Amino acid sequence: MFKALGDPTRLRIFMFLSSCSPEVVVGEEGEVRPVVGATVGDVCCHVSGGNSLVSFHLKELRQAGLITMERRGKYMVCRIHTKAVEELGSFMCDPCGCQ
Amino acid sequence: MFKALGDPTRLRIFMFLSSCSPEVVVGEEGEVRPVVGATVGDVCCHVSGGNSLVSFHLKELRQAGLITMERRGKYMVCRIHTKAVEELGSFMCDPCGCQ
DNA sequence: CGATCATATCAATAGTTATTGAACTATTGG
DNA sequence: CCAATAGTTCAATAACTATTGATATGATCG
Repeated sequence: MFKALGDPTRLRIFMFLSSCSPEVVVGEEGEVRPVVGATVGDVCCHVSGGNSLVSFHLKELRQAGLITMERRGKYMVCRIHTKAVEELGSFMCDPCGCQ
Repeated sequence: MFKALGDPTRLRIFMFLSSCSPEVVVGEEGEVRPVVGATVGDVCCHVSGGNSLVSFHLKELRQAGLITMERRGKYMVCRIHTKAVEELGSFMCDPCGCQ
């Protein structure tokens, strides 16, 4: 995860997606589902470089577990993987795991 | 910082130093000072590769602001830079800065 | 079906980074 | 001052990664 966020382009993408993924919504039946997200095209607009570059970086972020992607018709919707982010956050609170 | 922690060797060093830097102590006059730390040699014992490699990675961690180093006689004492770690932690709580 | 839009993959390349061993600097103790 | 110990810097190399443009796949719409 650190490696994935270590690249400036990916960090930008990650931060952009964070602003597009304001958590999840708890539905009537108590089911949890994500609200919004950004398409690959949306991400492209916030990053210099072509779609192939963005696609490459999205794959890296996905493989690191930091984001998820889901097909919605002809679009791919990208979202922050909240759980992974929380994991990272708690790691920073206890980096050596000895506490 | 992410880039610095993205390397496995550096992450090991960082985690090791975390286990050696259990916060600071508040002295009798209310002054805050660090307690322990590890020498470069100590770090070498926990990482495969020679001292030159360790020195290289320590420099990277230092330049990223993640650790501090201080001469103590003929030793260099390395410590986690707590403030930077907190910064990272709070970044993870609000990655887009929009909250 | 064929055209078009959205995204992914591929191959080539340039740039960066980690690792190694050797040479160098700094500090202490005799 | 000399020798020994602790770290750092340097040069060479190998491995990896980001970026680019071209090509391919996948989905929708007329």
